[in-house]
Formats: sequence, structure tokens, C-alpha cells
Amino acid sequence: MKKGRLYNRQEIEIISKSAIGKTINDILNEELITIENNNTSNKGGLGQLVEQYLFGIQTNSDSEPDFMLAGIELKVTPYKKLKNGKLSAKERLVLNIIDYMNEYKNEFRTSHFWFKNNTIQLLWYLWEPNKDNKDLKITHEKLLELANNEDLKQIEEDWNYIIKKIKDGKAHEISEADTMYLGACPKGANAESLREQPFSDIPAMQRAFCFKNSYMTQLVRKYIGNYADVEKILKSTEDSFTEFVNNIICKYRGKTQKELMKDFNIDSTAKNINSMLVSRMFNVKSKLGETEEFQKANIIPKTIRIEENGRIRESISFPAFKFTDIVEQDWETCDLREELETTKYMFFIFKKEKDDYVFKGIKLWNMPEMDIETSVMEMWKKTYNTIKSGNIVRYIKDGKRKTNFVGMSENEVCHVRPHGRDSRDTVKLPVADKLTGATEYTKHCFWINNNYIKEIFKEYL
DNA sequence: GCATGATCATGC
DNA sequence: GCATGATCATGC
Repeated sequence: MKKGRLYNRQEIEIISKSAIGKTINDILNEELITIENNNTSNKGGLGQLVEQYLFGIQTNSDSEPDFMLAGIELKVTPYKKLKNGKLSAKERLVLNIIDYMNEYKNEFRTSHFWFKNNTIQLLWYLWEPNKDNKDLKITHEKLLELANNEDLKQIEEDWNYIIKKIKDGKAHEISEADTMYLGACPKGANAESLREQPFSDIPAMQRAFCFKNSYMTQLVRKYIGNYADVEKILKSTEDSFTEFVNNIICKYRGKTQKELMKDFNIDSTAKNINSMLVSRMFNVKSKLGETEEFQKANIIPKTIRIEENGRIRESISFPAFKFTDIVEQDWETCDLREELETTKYMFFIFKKEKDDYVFKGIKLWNMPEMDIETSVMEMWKKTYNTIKSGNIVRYIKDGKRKTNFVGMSENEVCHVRPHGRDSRDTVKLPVADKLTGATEYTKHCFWINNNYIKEIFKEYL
């Protein structure tokens, strides 16, 4: 007899561990249950089956944790293997719906979020493409206790940020990109699922608290994958991630490039000297963007130089792409769109003053949805067509090849340009170039236009 | 002066 | 040897 919601902590642990290595079908077979294959389209279906047949919990939308006696919430969540072999969360972890009308009255520790989610029993299953949902296997489990979690400070800060927006009458302006680990994601049938907010007449999109995809990805890598080589920047739990970053910025703001080079004992003419200085500020050996905290928050650090006249001379590069990868993707699921929609950029600003660049501070930014769905989409689709049709080179003059790739005068947000060691640094083309017959071409990447990015730094001009 | 093609130094 | 962040060089 399954006790459902009345299990105690120890029983939950035993049952969770017993599920490891089993598929949903295995669990159903043990219960002698067959279910028609008609609910695979139901997004919550898999988690519900586990709740129902492993633990005996009926689907509920209760405000209490699933296991009410133990105070534990159950979550069944997928992860996947990326092409490069790394593991990643397949989805964000959606938690309770935000009750705009009441949650703001609480403190973090007395909030409904805390009441329901402070202890979560995670069951991870490995998602694989082209496989029936019920053949997917549960591989790992983990009891996530927020009370003694290293990320608690940041999670609390994120919660407070969301609550402040409600208190400011701006629930309709909440975005998942506002926060670091704990987000507020859309939750409803569609964008028209609106509800009232307490300090404004404007209806706000229904949202739920969630652990963001990037945060879940780090948990996956920590508890499932090989985690040993990830460097941390936070050495204690006394500061949140954002507090820690702000302390570093304050410490170095106002220093010049030359002063910093002297401080850190660096003598170099590298083009990425400012990026090297930033890594030193954080006392990071390798790359700041690859540290645990930046990965969890899905933040990519970039340095920006502003000239004395306010001009930003250079555009911002992305890693080089493979021509063969582009033609295998479509816009809806392509790498570029995913990156722009989920990534925040932390710009470290260096402004030129008297023959030296002064470190001015940072700016967090993510590209507005509207720009992604218009200009970036147009550029990506044209890039796709250019490669697919083999129409890369337009003409050659003085040994330099003019291409048909989207240039910066053609698109106000982004463009395509070479990015390699030199012009002989090439990768394979899926279709030979019609004009030159080349089967390989100089590595290229997407760039964000310097004039577009300039708008973000108005306050520093 | 700017857009575009090309290239550099670093770290692993 | 290679990927990467970033800047250089040149012709229109």
C-alpha cells in the first residue's frame, strides 16, 4: 500500500533510490498497469506518472509540498547529452505559480515559495531524441535542501528582486532574464494567461518561480557529470554572487589599463588584454566565463572599449561557427537564437581618457526579444541560404574576396565576418562555393554591430 | 570615417 | 595545434 503524501523523509529516500535505473515502463509494469500511448504530448505527463505510480500521489495543484508530512516537494526532470559530450538540463525546473496578490506580503523565509520548495527531491531522467517518453530512464536522484545550500544568498536576492517588481507595480515587466538562479518564467496556456497585480491596473503575465535552465545545467554537471575541473570564484557563502561581483568592481573601478597591468604584473600586447585583466580581478586562472558562478547564471563576460568621442570602434564577436552546422539547423532551434534568448552579457567597460583606458564598471545586458525575432532572424536566414546555395564569394579584387554574407550596413543589429587565425584558417563547406569552387572557407562568426551596442552604454558616453 | 577582410597573443 | 577574445589594416 502506497502512503502517497504521508511518506516520511527516510521512506522517500529509499523509494527514490529504488527508481534509479528504471524506465517509466518498468515502474508501470511493476504496478501491472498499461497506459495507452495518448498522453505523451502532455508536458507534465512523465512526472505525473512517476508521482502516481512510484509514490501513489494523485495529481494536485495544492499549495503544500507533495510530501506534506516530510515537507518535501517531488520533481522529475530531464537532462540531455550535448553534441560536444557535455551534459545539460533539458528544461528549467518550474516551481510554484507566483501569487502576485499575496506573495509580496511575505519575507523570504515565510514566503509561499519557501514553504513549498525549501526541500526538493529531484529525480533525473536522461532525455534522448526519438525515444518514447516511457522508455526514458531515471538515472540519478538528489535531495536539494535550500536551507544549507551554497547558493541560498543569491536565490534569496533573486526572490527579493522579483518581489520588488511586484511592489513597484511592475509585475507586467518581469522577465526571466532579470535574475541569476531563481527566475520568474511564463506559466500558462499562452501569453494571454494574465492575472491581476496589487499595485497596478495593468494585467501581468502569469508566471511561476523556476530554477533557470543554466542553473539546472550546473546541478546536472555537479551531481551527474564530471565536475572536477570547474573553477569557482566564490570562496564562501557570505556574499551572494552579485554582491561578490560588485565588491570586485568597486575595488578596481577608476584604475587604468596601465595601472592594472602593473598591479597584476602583466606585460602583453595581446588583443584581449582587457579580458585578461578582468580574469585577474576575479583571481581566475582560466576564463571568467567558464567559472561555476558565471555558468550557473549563464552570463558571458565581454570587454568593451569606448573611445574619447564616445565611439565604440569594434563590433562584438561570437565563437566561430561551422558552415556545416548552420545548414543542419533551422532558425527556431538554432544555436544563435538559443544563446541570445538565454544568455546575459556582462560588459566590462574601459573608456579612453588621456592615452589610457579607464575601467568604468560593468553593465549587464541581454538582447531584447524583439531584436532577436526581427533583425537577427533575417541575418541568420540569409546566412543559411548563402551557405546552402554555395553563393559565398561575390567577387575577388586585389586578392581579397568580397562575400555575400550579411554586412553591418545591411542589418542594424548583427552581421557575419571572418574569425580565425588568418584567412588560411578554414573549415569545410557543405556546398562548394560556386564562384571559386572552394570546398573549405575561412572561419566566420556572427558579430553584434558596434553601432547597435553603443545604445546600451549611453550613460558612459 | 567606416565597413569589411584579416590577423594576433594567449592558454590549454 | 587550435579555439577564442579581441583588435588591426586598408580601400572605398
